[in-house]
Amino acid sequence: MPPAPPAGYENRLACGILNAMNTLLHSGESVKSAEEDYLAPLNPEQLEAVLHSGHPLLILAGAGSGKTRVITAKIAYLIKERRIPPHAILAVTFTNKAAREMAERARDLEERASSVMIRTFHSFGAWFLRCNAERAGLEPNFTIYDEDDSLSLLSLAAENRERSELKPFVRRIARAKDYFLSPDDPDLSRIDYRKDFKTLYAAYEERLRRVGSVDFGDLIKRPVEILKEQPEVASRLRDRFHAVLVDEYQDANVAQFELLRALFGPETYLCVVGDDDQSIYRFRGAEVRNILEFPERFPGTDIIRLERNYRSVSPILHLASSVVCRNQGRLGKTLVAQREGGKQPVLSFLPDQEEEASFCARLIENSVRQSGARKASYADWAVLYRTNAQSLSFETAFLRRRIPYRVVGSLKFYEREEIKDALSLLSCMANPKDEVAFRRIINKPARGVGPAALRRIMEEADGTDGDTVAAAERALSNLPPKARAGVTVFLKSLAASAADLGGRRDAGPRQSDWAVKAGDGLSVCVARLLHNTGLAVYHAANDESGTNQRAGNLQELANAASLYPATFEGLAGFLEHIELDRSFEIAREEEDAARDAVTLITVHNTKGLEFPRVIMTGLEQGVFPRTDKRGEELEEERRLFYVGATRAMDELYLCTAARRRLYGRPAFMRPSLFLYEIEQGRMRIIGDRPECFGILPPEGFPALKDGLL
DNA sequence: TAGTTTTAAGTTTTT
DNA sequence: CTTAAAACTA
Repeated sequence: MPPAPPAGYENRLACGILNAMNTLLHSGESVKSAEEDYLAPLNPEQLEAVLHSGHPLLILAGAGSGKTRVITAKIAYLIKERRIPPHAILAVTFTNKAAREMAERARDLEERASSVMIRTFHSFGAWFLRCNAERAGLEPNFTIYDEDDSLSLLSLAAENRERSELKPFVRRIARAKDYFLSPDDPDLSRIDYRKDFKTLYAAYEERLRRVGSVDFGDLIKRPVEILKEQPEVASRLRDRFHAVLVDEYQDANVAQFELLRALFGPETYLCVVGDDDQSIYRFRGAEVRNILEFPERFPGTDIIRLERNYRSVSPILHLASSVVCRNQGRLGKTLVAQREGGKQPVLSFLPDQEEEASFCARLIENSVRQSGARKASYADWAVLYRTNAQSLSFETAFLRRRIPYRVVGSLKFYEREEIKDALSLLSCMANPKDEVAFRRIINKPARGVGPAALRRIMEEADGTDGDTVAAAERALSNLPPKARAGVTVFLKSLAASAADLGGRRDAGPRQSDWAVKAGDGLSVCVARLLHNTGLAVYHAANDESGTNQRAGNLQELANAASLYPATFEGLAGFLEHIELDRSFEIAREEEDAARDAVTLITVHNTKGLEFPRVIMTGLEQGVFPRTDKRGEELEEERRLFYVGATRAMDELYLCTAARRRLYGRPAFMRPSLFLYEIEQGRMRIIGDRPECFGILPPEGFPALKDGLL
């Protein structure tokens, strides 16, 4: 579901009126209880966290300790009791899903919370950059590059190198930005000491500026740069936000920490919530030290621990804790299960991944067929795996047995060729300097524009400030007839759509019969562009499955645009949302969400979720934990295991296979190190014991001499 | 230049 | 095994 466009003025007006009414209604002592209702369900620590004020606050919230409840209650409290204007509150999350959930739950407690700025770090950065585009040297309608676009851009900047060779560099550039390191920073060697890297990074940056785009890292790094260099901007922002709340703080990287620091002024109330045991994004630059050292970085910090777990029955919590407590670098919490009793977790040894899948299928099927209190619904179940590729065997097994399922996150709607093409087309409109988008789309469908013709256009672009669209127009006379005709059609389509958007760019006359109907917003314009450029027909013809999937996907994309106004700003907003919210799903979602179905999901994606019954699969050395990871990286895998296990409320199952097809070929597997780390007696083992497979625990495992499991 | 065939490569996790 | 890039032919 595409997120709704920003709230309008009338919302704020309505809130103001409600606010006044509330004050009138609740002026007497007798109605006090109604006002404090939202505080009633809180335990003493949670309440303390909600009522806290003054110094910066670090809330160490264990898994299932009611973290979101505390944040949302705090938002309500700040508005109701502390009289902080809703628009002066900023709440930052890491995922769009978390942001949506927080917004929804906060609104349930306090209507005025709908005016609170609740965004992901990246979306906040994008908002800031659009407001301060000139200061950043950007057009307000800049485009946002994903990793793939960045790779294309880097291969333009280093044309003598192959894409595959550049791929690791793109990753490291992103990493450098996570650590707030510029090409000329002496600390850059911490990412990669080779001078190649510095050169490529610098070339990439220059090119990125020229095409008027930003990448994900820039959405954080560049705002921080502006705030550091221009104190008046920083102080204006500090004036605006009186309270800043951060969720999942353990996942913040260095640049995001810097952003927080820039937002933090003497009057700012800062509250971060996190759990060092759930830090699982180190590979993306997350710094556990951010949370470990928070009190030193923000002197006077108060710390509140939430250690009551309301989610899992105690055997599950004990199992999870017994593994994660092996980590060295942790603050150390003792989670106390509030739910006594419950079933013991089950470990199952399976011969291969097919058996693993059918084991899960049987398990689920049996539970659903049960009668009485133990009967489960499909939706109670989640199957967790380490990598998206593992979902396949479950999908086939579930399909065969008619078990309804839903795969979370791997849909990658936006990564489909036809969608990327359409987005490139739109990017060309929003930002004609976007060379990556232009190159992708100029010869699709085939317009007779080959390397030679493209080079001519790009030579022109050097003289037009990088404006590829204008360059194409100027190069027309220099192109061979076929290319000239093709490019002309392309340019006309763009111009016509630009006219739809208010015709800011030199467009032809606006045709009244094509005028955009008010209710349809951008979508008519998008649909027409896809049609006029021939992209829709091209993909309909190229649809291998023959089911018109691609045409349908393009239609869905156009439909999704209807929420946005038919203006250039609307277009930029639409593109931004698609680029930042990868969970963008096809409109069947409502129907889909209501369906009773098993959830197939990566462990990373489960953060913040909970399920009555959870199966963790693929618990083998090399898969989970992944390659032979050591030290910090192994600790992160361990935390990942912890996150997965603590998603379970009532029942937890663990699966490990002896054989697995890896990269096409079958491989013999050994059980995951983590299975050996589980405290003895914390689970029931079914299926063949590992010794039947002649499998030994991972090398150097200390418990070896104490006997297996 | 377009489209097809061959060959190679490479597979975490996500904003 | 799947996907992507490179080479080749029409």
